[in-house]
Amino acid sequence: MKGRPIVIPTSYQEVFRQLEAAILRGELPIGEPIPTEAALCDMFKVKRSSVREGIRLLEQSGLVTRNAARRLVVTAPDTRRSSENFIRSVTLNQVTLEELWRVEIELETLACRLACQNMSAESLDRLSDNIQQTRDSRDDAKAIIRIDMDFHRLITQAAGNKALTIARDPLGILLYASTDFVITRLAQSTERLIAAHQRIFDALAAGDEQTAVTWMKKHLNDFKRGCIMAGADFNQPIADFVDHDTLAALIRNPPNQGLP
Amino acid sequence: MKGRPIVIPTSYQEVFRQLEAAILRGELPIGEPIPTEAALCDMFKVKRSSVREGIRLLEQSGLVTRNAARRLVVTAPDTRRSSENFIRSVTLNQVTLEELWRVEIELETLACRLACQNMSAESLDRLSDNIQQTRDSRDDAKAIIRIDMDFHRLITQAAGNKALTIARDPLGILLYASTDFVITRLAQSTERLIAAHQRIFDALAAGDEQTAVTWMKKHLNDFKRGCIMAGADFNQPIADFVDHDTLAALIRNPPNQGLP
DNA sequence: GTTTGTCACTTTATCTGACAATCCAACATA
DNA sequence: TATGTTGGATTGTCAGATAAAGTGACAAAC
Repeated sequence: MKGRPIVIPTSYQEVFRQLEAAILRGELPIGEPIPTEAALCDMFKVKRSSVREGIRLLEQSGLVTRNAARRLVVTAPDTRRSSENFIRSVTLNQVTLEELWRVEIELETLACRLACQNMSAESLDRLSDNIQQTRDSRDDAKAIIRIDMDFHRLITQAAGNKALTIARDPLGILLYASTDFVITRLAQSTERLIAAHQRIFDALAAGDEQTAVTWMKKHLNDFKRGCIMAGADFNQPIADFVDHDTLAALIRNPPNQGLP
Repeated sequence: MKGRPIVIPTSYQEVFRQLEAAILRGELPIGEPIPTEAALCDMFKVKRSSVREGIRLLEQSGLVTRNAARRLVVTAPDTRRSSENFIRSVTLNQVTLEELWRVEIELETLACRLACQNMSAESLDRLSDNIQQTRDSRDDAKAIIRIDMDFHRLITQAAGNKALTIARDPLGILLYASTDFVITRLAQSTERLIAAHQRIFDALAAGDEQTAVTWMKKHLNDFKRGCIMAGADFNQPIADFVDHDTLAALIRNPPNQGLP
């Protein structure tokens, strides 16, 4: 015979499970505070410590965030949350820059194609702004990296596919964060970067998928070449490039708002 | 001026932060139990309730799992963890089947191409086994869905890109889980499914990227067509297709082992 | 020699009760 | 109107206690 492992959930896990289910079912609507700890004690007939530990699970899962008043309000987990998770997995599973980069290319080219079809005036404006910012920050290497990261995120958003946004955002954050060390080298190719962005923008504005994709690929290849010329080994695990604190800061304070 | 919001972390959040950092730095090695609650109280000079709430955050983040002895041992978060997260985001952000499917195509075709280059004898064996299983289960619609899901996961694993595995797994789970309702309809096209799998397998074995990709796309288009013929509206949010309990079950009990 | 029962020990899960800190909202004051 | 002030609600942390469950070692039984 074949026995499944016996798992007996604890009280706090049950508290979490029930609250999670209620949120996903829409019973506790987004934006509303969850019941107070005392109320939850009543509902579940457990003591406050169990309720609190259950709530901590909710908190970490990103389904609730803190109010000004400390009350926990129901929230749709934003891409930041996925990013944290993705980053942990990637770090501990020794994913290499090459692997990450390979997937990123795929998602970015998809974003280009979709963006060509769905480009809105507003998205165009934002992209245009972004390129202008890049020009203005020509000499600030640190800023360039951030604005570049933003450029790619804007394209993904312009694609108008929420699944793509959720899936790509963590990659973007991680990829760009890990190029911190290579900033100066990349800075030397700022003009190339601006040129590429401009080409991509023009293609997107014209709805020319093929050109947009081609330039996006060129641009990402440039990025890789820049890293390698700066001495980065693309086959090294990402954890070797980026320190935990940098990542943490990036996650807590992302360049622009993702989903929702 | 521009003021950043002031956030004062609580004790239990600090406990979490420090433990997380220690794990990601490799200071607490994977497989080892974390210190006992009493020891952590000593280390951080806080009371046990704070320690426990901090540990709950760790637990939900997937960095520790339970030992037989209840001790929490350090673990690399597996793809299941990302899946939970992704699924929450997708559910609450009203992502549609169409959106999800579009991204899935992209990642699956990438997987095909990479798998062609990296295909190992072992991966081939597993895929071959899988196709045999499909044949054997011809008449069990429920089983087919699961084995199909497994087929795609095996290809992703064969691609040998860990970033791809981490990124695609949640999509796969969600996509296939939401076709639960459509099982019977899909079952009628089992022969097409088997044929497609066989073609893809042959192409992978021969290292023929183009053919593999072509058939993979056909296969995924078939899948979509099947869903639509069964009455699914691809532009509806995923949450409408799949109930939370089904998803939870799938996550807790995935078809085969992902990363790590 | 292997299996089973038992016991001391460790660790976690939950409870009880309490107090301090913080925030809101309403009111009072200038 | 703008700025203190206050009371009540809620959360954060503490202190201490009991129960349940797992570990490991050793003795007894087969």
